[in-house]
Amino acid sequence: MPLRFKIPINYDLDLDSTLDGGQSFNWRSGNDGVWLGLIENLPVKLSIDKIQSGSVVKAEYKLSPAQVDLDRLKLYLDLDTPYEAIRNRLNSDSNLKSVIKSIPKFNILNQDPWQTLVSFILSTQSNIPRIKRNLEDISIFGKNLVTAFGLPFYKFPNPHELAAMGENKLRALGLGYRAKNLGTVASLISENSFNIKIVSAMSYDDAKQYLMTLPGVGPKVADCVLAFSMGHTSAFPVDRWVSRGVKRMYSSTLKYSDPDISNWGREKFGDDAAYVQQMIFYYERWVRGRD
DNA sequence: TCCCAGGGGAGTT
DNA sequence: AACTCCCATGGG
Repeated sequence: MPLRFKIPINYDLDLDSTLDGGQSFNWRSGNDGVWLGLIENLPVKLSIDKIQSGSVVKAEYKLSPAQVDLDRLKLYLDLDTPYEAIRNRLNSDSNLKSVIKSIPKFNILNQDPWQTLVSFILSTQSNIPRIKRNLEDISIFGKNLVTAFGLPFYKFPNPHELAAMGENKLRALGLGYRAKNLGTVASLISENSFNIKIVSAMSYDDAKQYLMTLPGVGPKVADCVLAFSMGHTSAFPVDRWVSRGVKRMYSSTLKYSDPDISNWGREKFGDDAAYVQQMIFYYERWVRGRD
């Protein structure tokens, strides 16, 4: 018995760029703007209807009502944040105004911290198709299969399960040098040497410092985890695309290091920093493309 | 073949 | 603090 929800919101929301725009790597698109994935390990089918006053988010589960956490779905998609007000605010910046005009209207996700940490540990010196494949291979190797909508879904391994795979198996899956960091991080968390459950409640500075004690987690990976799974919208993750975009739009002559640009973004945009960062990333990566 | 990919970390100056 | 180099690997 399918369980269907319709959630109206008073702004436009584009699912393609939200679920497949570099924040998340585990959604697959079906036909007609339909997306299939797991939220809290529950298979769900998502789509959007445009209406006069904004959008209607449609979600379908193959579950009993007791199993579904509608609030978690709304938090995952960040539906209660006033995105129209954010965009209006940022339009006062002439650089951002032209960016906003040419990119889809996406939200910033609140994903599972553990899965997001793994995703961005795997992202270093990699590319989005490969990150997706690595995560899928890890999930398939975990062998925790559920079937919904006539399709297989592999639940993401928990820290204990991932630690049990071991560095050698992870390396055999094609993770490269990242296998060592990931294996170590999984072990640290599964044996309670690192408590990822408390990070969400920490301040930005404390959480970032704590995350960066993990191998394979530097300032950029930590900022992505903070922004895309812990609601720290004051984070400003800087990769080569964001670095390139900021330099091009705001200071073509001066040269800044990545940490300099991250601090600049945090000071300039405050609690809008993560939104701005993702806008610049999306624009630079997919609209403007390579030089 | 060379270059790049949502970087991090160790070593050197 | 800033600057190299290397870490594996697949794809263009």
